[in-house]
Amino acid sequence: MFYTSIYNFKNTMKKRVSISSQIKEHLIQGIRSHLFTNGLPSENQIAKQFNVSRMTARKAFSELVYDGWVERIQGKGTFVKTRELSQGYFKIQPSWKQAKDLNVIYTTNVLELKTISNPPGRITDKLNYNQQIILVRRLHFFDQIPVRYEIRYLRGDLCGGILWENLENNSIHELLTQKYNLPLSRVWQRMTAETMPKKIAALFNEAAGHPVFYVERLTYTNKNPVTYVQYYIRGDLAFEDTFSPDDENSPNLLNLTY
Amino acid sequence: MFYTSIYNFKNTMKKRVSISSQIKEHLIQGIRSHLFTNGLPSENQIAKQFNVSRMTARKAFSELVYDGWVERIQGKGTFVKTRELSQGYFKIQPSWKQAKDLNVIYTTNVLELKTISNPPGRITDKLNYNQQIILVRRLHFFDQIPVRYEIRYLRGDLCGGILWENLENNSIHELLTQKYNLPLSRVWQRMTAETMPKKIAALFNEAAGHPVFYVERLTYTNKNPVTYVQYYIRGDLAFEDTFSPDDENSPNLLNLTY
DNA sequence: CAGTGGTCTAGACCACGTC
DNA sequence: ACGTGGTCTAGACCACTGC
Repeated sequence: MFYTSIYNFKNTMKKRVSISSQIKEHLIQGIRSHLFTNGLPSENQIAKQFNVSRMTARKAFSELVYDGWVERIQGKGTFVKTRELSQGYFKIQPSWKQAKDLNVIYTTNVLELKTISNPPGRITDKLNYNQQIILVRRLHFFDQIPVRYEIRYLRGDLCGGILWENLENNSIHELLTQKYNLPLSRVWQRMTAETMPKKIAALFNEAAGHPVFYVERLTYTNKNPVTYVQYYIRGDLAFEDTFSPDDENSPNLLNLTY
Repeated sequence: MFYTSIYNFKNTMKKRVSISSQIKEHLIQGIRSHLFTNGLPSENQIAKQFNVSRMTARKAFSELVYDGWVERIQGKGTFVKTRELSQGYFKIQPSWKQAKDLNVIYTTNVLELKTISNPPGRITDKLNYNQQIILVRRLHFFDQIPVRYEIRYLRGDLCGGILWENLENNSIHELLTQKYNLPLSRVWQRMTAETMPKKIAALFNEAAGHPVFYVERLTYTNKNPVTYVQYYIRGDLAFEDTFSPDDENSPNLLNLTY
């Protein structure tokens, strides 16, 4: 019964469909239809029902877990995930990537690159370190227009070599993760909308009071903070995104909301 | 050799570690050490090397794929994923959820709820529909302070019943997905930083010129637009997030950047 | 205790890419 | 033809839950 109906249906499409993904679709139907409110059938039940081995049924369940539909509880069963927490994601891309997407020419200007002798307390607190701290100030341009101003502090003990790198043509992210062997393990970040103070506005060739995104980010490797960065991003440089299920880099649609 | 060394190491930790996840860790080490630049060993090779069945080795590979480390190409092999596209995500949560996180009291005020006779062209274009369009204007409060102003247009043909719902105590997202059976299938959204025009500022009890986040979002079910919403969010109501590997709702860390 | 999910085995056949 | 990943089988033992 199952095979014929689903199989015929699926065969009208070009792509060959595996049994496990047919089972997955079947289960999603059930979830959508508000069945399974007391839990999904067990893996063994589904295996028998569709006359497949348990590993095949289990694969369907696993994908439901990865896609965020259900959660498994050992010894109890598999249950529909209720969390409608749901949110819309905005991604802050590196400037060069955003430039590529917008098809504009990307350039960077290093305004300052030096070791700080007496770093302010709020920085040493954030980096949990109060000796050699490196300061980098860069201005990023799209088609010669300044769009992002970056103030970055780095822990000199972890990546002091940054002082001798060319930071106009190299990504700091890539240098840290690859050359300095500092895998990124945690991120804290925060964004507010602000109006430009005079000094910042001057860099952007705008009058004070223009809107900007203000982003702070603290990034860790193995629980050690490595770099703290502040971004001022033109308010009219929009964050724009589309999320659809076919889009492989999309966050899970179940996490989004109307 | 592998067993003893890794096993002893892992045994110092409390959690029991499966063979496949040991293999996974081993492969991650290799990736981090810049081996595998010409591709990972094949699943069969790894299975032999660790004296396990191919399914076990394959499970380790699968998790690397899910975690974004590698990609598999049928007939060719498994390769380290180069895309350093990487970005930081900000999530726009529904107001009630954000209030819960901040531990403040959340209330909503419906300022307007009606069918529009002659909707503006930019709205009908977005919703791809020019007849009965429903307008909802709401103001969301945290501890009696207005924090988010929402202007929403909905397609009356798909969810006309919204007109008779209590929108001060119900989530529009939940109504649409559950009661009106409109599963969310696609999202387009865009955010800029703006300064408040006079009318908006009045709602927030601020002077014009204060910074706000301005968000537009168009949401679809099955390629049909369902609702278009504009949000004005106080600029000082920060978007703040922490991402770490242990955090189950986090986006993949490989998608983040220094 | 029975039933659940978590892991693993030792095979098998298929689709795809390379030579 | 050969090696790769993609799928699947028919078992097995384990850890956990609930009765």
